[in-house]
Amino acid sequence: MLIASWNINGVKARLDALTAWLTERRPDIACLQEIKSVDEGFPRKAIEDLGYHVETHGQKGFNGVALLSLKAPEEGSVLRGLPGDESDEQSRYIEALWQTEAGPLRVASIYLPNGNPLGTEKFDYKLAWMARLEKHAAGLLEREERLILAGDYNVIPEPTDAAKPDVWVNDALFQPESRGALRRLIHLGLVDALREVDESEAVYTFWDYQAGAWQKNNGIRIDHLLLSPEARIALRSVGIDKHVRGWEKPSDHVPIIAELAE
DNA sequence: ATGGTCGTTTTACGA
Repeated sequence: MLIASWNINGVKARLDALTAWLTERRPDIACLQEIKSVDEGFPRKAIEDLGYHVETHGQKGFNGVALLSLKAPEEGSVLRGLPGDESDEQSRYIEALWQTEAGPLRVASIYLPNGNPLGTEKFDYKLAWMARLEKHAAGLLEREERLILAGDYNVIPEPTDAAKPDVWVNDALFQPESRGALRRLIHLGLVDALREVDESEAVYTFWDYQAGAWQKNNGIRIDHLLLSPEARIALRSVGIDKHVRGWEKPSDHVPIIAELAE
């Protein structure tokens, strides 16, 4: 089965690309980020017409995440919002559990805070959010299920994950604190699936709209699929749908996708 | 050599 994640940068602006991609790929579960829509504004019918179940956690204008799936998640299993701070009003996390022939599979769609500019409350919020994610992930891992934490982490893990690492040194995406927090999360026992791709070729997931970044392949790898050991054992292949970045009206991110044994 | 983008809460801001 195919589990995918894609920061679509606005579901209304990206509806044609989203339906084209869903039709082409038919992922069993698709995690979306930056839907930039309230739940009522999500183009639910166009997605349901393709055979997908839709679960959203939106907000007005910014952020917003969703889970699309060919089969409905288990009743009552959908979790909206990252636990750990009742005062956090930003919609950046949705999680659900599916029962499959191979047993339970839990998937989360994550839109981690950008954190720029440095030295502001935005960077503090990013690090606090990452600490909450680590705590929540530790609890999930205790379940010993197949678990995929998928999404836009807004963290460049290593210098090799950027075409021009030097231009990111003063950016929240590449700070030692951000990278350290991601490492701590992974060290709970998760595998960065895209890292397992042949390292002879750099894999990026985001190319800025500005300065011809796409044409120059000036990209960064910030979208990640983090797998529990149980999910890692089932992993058959992983990759990116790079061609989608070359479509009309593209998102600045491309879909990332993992194939699991059934 | 230089300037160059999107999406939305649209003439401001977040990314």
